[in-house]
Formats: sequence, C-alpha cells, structure tokens
Amino acid sequence: MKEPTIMDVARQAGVSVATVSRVLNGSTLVNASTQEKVMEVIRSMQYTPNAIGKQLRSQKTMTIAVVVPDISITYCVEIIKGIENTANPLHYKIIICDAQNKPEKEREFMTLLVSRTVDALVLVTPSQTDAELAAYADNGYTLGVIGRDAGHDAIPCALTDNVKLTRQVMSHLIGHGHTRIAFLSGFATAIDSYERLEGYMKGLQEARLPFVPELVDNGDFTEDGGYAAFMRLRERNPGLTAVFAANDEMALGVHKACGELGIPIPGGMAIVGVDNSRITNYVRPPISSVEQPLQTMGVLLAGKLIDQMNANEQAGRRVFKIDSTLIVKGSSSLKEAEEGQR
Amino acid sequence: MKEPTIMDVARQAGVSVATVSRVLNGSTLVNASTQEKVMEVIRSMQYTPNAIGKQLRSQKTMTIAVVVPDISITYCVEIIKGIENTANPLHYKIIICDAQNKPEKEREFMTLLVSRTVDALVLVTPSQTDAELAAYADNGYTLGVIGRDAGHDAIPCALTDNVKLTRQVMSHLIGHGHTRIAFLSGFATAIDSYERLEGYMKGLQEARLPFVPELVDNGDFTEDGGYAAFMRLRERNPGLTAVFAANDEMALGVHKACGELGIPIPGGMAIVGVDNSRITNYVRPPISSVEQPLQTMGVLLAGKLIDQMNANEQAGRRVFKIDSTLIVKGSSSLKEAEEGQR
DNA sequence: GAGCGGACTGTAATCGTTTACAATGGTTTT
DNA sequence: AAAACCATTGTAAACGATTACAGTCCGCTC
Repeated sequence: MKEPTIMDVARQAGVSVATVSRVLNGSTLVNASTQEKVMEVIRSMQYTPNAIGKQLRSQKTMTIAVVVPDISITYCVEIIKGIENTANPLHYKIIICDAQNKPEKEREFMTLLVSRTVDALVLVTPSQTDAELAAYADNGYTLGVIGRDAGHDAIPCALTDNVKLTRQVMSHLIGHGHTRIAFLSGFATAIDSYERLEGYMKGLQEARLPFVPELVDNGDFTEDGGYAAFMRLRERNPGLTAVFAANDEMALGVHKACGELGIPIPGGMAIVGVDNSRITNYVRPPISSVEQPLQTMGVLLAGKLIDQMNANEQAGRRVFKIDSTLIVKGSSSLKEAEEGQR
Repeated sequence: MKEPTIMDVARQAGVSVATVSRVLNGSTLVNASTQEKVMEVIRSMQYTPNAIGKQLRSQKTMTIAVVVPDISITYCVEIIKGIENTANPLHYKIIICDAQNKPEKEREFMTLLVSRTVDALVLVTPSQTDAELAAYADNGYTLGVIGRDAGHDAIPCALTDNVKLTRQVMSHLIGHGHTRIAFLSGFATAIDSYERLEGYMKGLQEARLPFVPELVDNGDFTEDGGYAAFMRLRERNPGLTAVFAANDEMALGVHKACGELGIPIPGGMAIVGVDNSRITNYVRPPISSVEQPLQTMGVLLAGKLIDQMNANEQAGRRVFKIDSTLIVKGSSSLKEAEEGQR
C-alpha cells in the first residue's frame, strides 16, 4: 500500500525525476517518445502525484476555504455553490468550514490561512471586526468577505444593497396602504440589521410617515425570536398592520404567531421577509420575500479573489454591491393570496 | 509577508530547529528555561507552523473528506454535523465536498485520498459500486460509507434499517384501515429504493394484503417526480387511499398534487414520507415522516474510522444498522390533523 | 579519577515535489 | 573545423517540518 513516488516512476522508466515531472506538468521540453514511455509507466503503476509534496515545493495549495456561520441555512449554501462554480473551472478546490455560529470557531479557521493550508479564505458574514480582518490583509493574506463591506483595499467584498432592498419593501407595503409598519431586526451586531433599519427609516421618511421606536424590535434572526418579538410588538402597537422582518426565519415566526392568534394574512397582517428561502413558498399564504442573487455574489467574489492571487493586481477597492428583487406573494398582497390557491 | 519558519525561530532564539520542534510538540526533553525562551520568540514572531511541511514529514494530514451528493439537502448536512462532532474533538479537520449529484464529481474527489490530501474519506450514499469502493479499500485507503452497506471488511458503514423502517410505516397505515397503499420509490439504482420496496412488500404480506405492481411507481426522489408519479398512480388505481413515499421530497409532491386536485388529507389520501425534514412541518396538514438519527450515524461512523486509522485494528466487518422512528402527523392521522391546527 | 548515566541539545536525513543550472550530443553557422 | 546553438536530459538544491542518532556537559558511584 506504499504509494509509488515520482522516483519510482523515474527508475522504472529509466529517466530522471526531472523528466517525469516535466511530463506531468506538460512541459514542452521533452521528447515525444520519452513522454510516451513515461506516460506508459505512470499508467501502469497507477501513479498519482503526492499533493503535499507538490504544495510544499510550489507554495500553493490551489485551495480556497469558505467559512460560513451555519451550514444548514440555504443562504450559505447558495453562496458556496456560486464560489464553487467559479473556482472549480479554474482548478481551485473549495473547502467548506462550518463555524456553527461560534465566533471562536470562525477565528480558528483563520489559522488555515496562516498555516498555509489554503491560499485564500472567504468569510460569509464574519463575526470578526473590520480591524481584525484588516490585520490579516495587511500581513499579506488573501481573504474576501461576503455580506458586508470590510472596508479594506485588499479585501474584495460582495454584498446586497440593503438600503435599496429595504426601501423596495417599504414602498411595496406603503403602496398597499400600510402606515403602521413594524421592523424586525436581527441581532444588533449584524450589519444587515443596521442597514436594513436605516432603509426602513428612510422609507418612512420618504412617505412622510413618522418613525416610531416602539415599532422596532429584535428577533435574533430565528423563527422563535421572530415569534416572541411579534408578540411584544403587537402588545405595544395594537394598530399594527404590517411587519417587515430582516430575514425569512423571523417572518416565519410572525406567520406562526398570526396563525395561532387567528389573525388573517394578509388582511389582518401583512408580512415580508428576506432571503426568499424555499420554505416561504410552502406555508399558507406564502410569504413575500426579497430574493438576493447569492450565487452571483459567490461567483463575483471568487473571481475577484482568484484574479488578485494570480495577477498580483492590487487594483484598489473592489466591492460588489448587488441589487435584489422583492417577490410579492400572498402574505402581503390580497391579489396574490387569492390567485395562489395551490 | 514572508512567513517565519522554524529556522527563523531557531536562529532568533539561539537554539537548533530540533529544539524548537520539541517545544512545539510538547516534548519533555527540553529544559524549562529554554522552553520559555523559545515560546517567547514564537510569540513575538507570531510564528505558526507551516501545515504543509508538517504533513509532508508526518505523512498525515489529520483531515477527513466528507463527500455528499448534494450540499443543499438537510439529510447530508445533518450527517456532516455528526461527523464534525466526533472528528473535531479528536483534532481532525473535516472538508466537505459537494458532488452536485454528479457521479464523475464524486469520483474526482477520490483523488483527494490517492494524492494524500486527506487521511480518510467518508462517502454519503455513494454512486459508485461496492466493487469500485472495495478496490480503494484493498489498496489501503481508509474510507467509510453512510447510507448503505458496502460489504467490505475494511469499510465501516452506517445505515438505517430500511426494512424495519418500512414495516413500521406499513403497519401504521394498515392499522388506520388502509388497504390500497401505493409505494413511491426513488431512482432504481438507489439501495434505499430497493430495500424500502422490499419492506413494503413484507408489510403487505404480513397483513395478508396482495402485492399489486400497479401500486408502485418511481418519483426520482424529487418533489416534481413525486407529483408526476402520484398522478400516474391515481389514474391506474382509483381506489388509492394512502401513499408511502421513500423520501419527503416526493411526499411533498404528492401533498401538492392532492391540494390541486382537491383531495382532502388525510381523509381522502394519507401520506407518509421519510427524513422528517423541516419543511414537512410547515405544510398543512404536516406530513408524517420517518426520522432517522442522521447525526448519530455520522458520529458512529467517524468514530470507527478514526479508531481504524489510529489503532490499525482491522477488527472485521463494522456495520452500524440504525433504527428510525415514525413521527405521526396530520397527513396520515385524522386525530393528529384535528389537534395540530397551528 | 575513571566510568557511567541522565538531561539536554544539535546535526543531518527524510518526506515528494519542482526547477535552476549544468551537461550532453548533435546540427548549423562562420 | 571551431564556434555557436538547439533540443533534450540529468543533478542537486530548495520548500518546512520531524526525529534518529550523536554529541556535550554535569554529577554521581566505585
């Protein structure tokens, strides 16, 4: 079970290791007949080059690590697929790292970069601060961020335009006559929470509606959190007619709460979420949600990152700010609700 | 941005590389004061050992690759989590490989093993034949399989007891008075399809019900496939009152079809699926489904695999055949349907 | 005081590649 | 015919770690 090495091949073929290496790497400086002979030996021995040896010598692993906060959420999976779609054709391998929502795990994965196990690292909605990330970038490590702008020249970023996104939702709701619209944020540290809140306020302002702090609550991005937050919101604001949740999980919680309280959707309460996850189409009525082109974000970011590694181009800030689309469904539009009777 | 190497540390600390290495690996044969000094230098230089160098020398990567057919399905994600839970505390890293349902991709990932990029490889419901897998095992590569019994002494396997699982479902349905029960299989090559079909037949036999070939159809494990298959089944069998789908996706397809045709669930049609995926709880009525302890399967398999690598124990066949539990919900029980009004 | 053993440290080989440089032999140029 | 060149191949030095083996130094025993 001892693997044959390049030396075994060389001996068997009666040439030097250099020649075998040249054949392996498709160098032109090798005689056609020698090439043939070496290839034959390689085939007969079932030789496969040892990746570690290669990596040590070339100082490259052709591998990119993708660190996601939670492998079970579709948001992350879509991004991973996008990255894979760019990276694989360029012969880069992807390794997926699940931080299990633990900041310390995320930080642990950074050592993959430092120990040179991977050439680059993509962080999806990292918990680390911009300053922490900047420190890595300043030390010459290649990394990219998805979900926010890390604000560093050497760190390409891909993110959705949260303000635009939110204003889109607000104008939809306001257009349907809602004036008392609640906003459900995720945990306070998340940039998405902040930016979407900002967009919420801007949307109100443009429609000359007052901003009422009681209409804002936090649901921690989870279904249960959304459920609880909605209960609180409702208590505080009896006149509430619409909820904008910063993600679908919380929207689901609101949906559930309404079901239990016998509040009709969308007549008694309109609901809009973000992510347009599959499950929003399976509840009755389905939940309106904003679709983000996640795969595209992955594709763009990975492309940029690989360019950066190969071309050594430090072409300044590279931030992809990407627009998303509101998918209106039964939870916020009576018309849709009546049509879509599955 | 040049990484410091162990030699830089040695020079700076005025000792040899051997000593530094000993400090790094916690060897006892090093003077306390030297140790202190070396540690200090390591800290001040921010030295992190180069993983590639280490791997080349030790011929170990402490990494296990997990190859899944599709990263977007929860089935796979749960298994991954189980593996991670065992492997991480034992200092093994996991790399997740998404075969995107393409057999050629899966085969590509096998080279990770051959090129020594990883120490072991876990295949989740592999598309390769037992013989192909056996060839790897015979060449001394460490691999494990989840989802079926690969039938090789050196390949530990974790799988659900499909026959038991199916009979459980059948007795539930038969107990509720159903006599014309359809079986929806996945693609024919999948072992699950075959075994579950077998269980279906045994279940009928035990209840002295006839096996009617027209009551079996194939839905390719997808929602659309299940939808289409149900339409065909219904045409062929007007008296149909229950469907057992070999996974939840197909069950969802049946659920959708019934919704469109106005067939009441469970009164007009009872539905049972397998996997107990989250989404089954969000449709109305929720779909009864069999829950498999997927994380447990991952945990057991990974544990066995690591044992095998460390202890060199070739302790013969190691197959974990695991029981699952039917979760009865509204789609197959009127009682549940009436209670669970969300 | 020679011999021995223990505690610690250093030297150098090794893992499997790639690649700069040198070497070879043959052909063309001058 | 010497020089220059080309195509092809080989030698050996990296890459960054671990570790067998060989010191060195010191204190202890006989």
